[in-house]
Amino acid sequence: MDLLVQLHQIIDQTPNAWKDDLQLKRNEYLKVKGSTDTNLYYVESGCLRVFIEDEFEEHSIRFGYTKNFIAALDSYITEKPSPFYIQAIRKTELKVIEKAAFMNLVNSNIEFQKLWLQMLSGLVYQQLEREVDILTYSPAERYKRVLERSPQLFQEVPSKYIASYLRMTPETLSRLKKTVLNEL
Amino acid sequence: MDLLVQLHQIIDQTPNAWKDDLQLKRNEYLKVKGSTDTNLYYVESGCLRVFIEDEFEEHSIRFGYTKNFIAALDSYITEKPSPFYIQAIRKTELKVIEKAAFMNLVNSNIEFQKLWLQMLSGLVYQQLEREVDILTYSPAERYKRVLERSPQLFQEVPSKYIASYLRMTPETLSRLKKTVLNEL
DNA sequence: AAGAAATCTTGATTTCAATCAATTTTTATC
DNA sequence: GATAAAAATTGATTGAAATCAAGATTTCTT
Repeated sequence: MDLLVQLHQIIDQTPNAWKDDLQLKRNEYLKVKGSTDTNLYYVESGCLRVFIEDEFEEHSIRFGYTKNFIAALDSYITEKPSPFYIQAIRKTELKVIEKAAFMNLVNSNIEFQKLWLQMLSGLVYQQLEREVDILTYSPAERYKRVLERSPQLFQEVPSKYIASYLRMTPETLSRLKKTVLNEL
Repeated sequence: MDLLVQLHQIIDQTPNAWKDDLQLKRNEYLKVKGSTDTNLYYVESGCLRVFIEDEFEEHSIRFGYTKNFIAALDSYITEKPSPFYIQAIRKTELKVIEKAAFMNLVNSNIEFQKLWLQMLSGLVYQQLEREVDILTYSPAERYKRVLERSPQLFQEVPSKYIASYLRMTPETLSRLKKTVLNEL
């Protein structure tokens, strides 16, 4: 069975593990820069984005899709303030579990611990893939790869955020869409 | 005490945990693309680089310094062939532990397990930092950041590999060195 | 449903880093 | 230590994506 489904089930079966339910409106912030957030969020419905801003613009780092977990990973790991924002892309429902509660589960439940180790390894692997993508491929290739691997992205997320995730301007992405279409 | 030191000590104290000692000459390969390698390596002395190649060039992903662990992380995690190379930058001595032996330790020693979880979290955090670096900063800023955070890099690693790690050509890095010097 | 606002697309121009090319410096090898 | 080979630097030119600018389309809001 799917890793995420199993993690979610075990938390569900543990009384008081979920701390909270949250409803976010479109564009509402779950976290802003400078705050410490050691919660882990489960996206019941909707979609979120994690981003960081510099002097000039925003850089989308990761998206939180329905039925997935999302967190401000740096803050979750270090338990310190972090520069990330988390924002709802549209109306979103979340369940919240605190790091402490999550870690209690990890330490008390061998099965859960294995799942958590798998999830962490998976994260490292994903990050490595993303690093290679950003380093190795041209904008056109990055676009094609994400189109293949995460077609849902284009359903759920506005182009401007996708462009930022792919490290290019919306104009460049727009042009790529056209040229890649013509190649088919 | 330092995480890596602790991990190393526990392995050292476990009979037959280390599978092997290896000596690599300058430019010798520890792993080439297409191979599966689920070993974890401890760098006794010397320095290694992990890289991936595309049609045109090589892209340095990570360096293995003295007294650190290094692995072909994707292959280690998936236990499948991976596109990465690992190469000695200069004469290097390694100790080898197999994934199975390492995981036995993780599963039999609570203390070790905690350290491993910490190390995995640390990896996720590092990868995230690197992602932000690559996405957010200009070549000049990327150079300055790595100069601040890993000055040892410039002692241990030839410029051409650093350039590739920083996602720029050796020419660009060379020019940056001069301009950044002039700013001081 | 109408109007406003945001987003996306398309075109023209600019810019920064890559490429190409030559020289100097460093490192390796005999 | 001399010679060869590799790496680093420096300069000139090119090119791909960013920026600037305008219009078209989509989507929010009332």
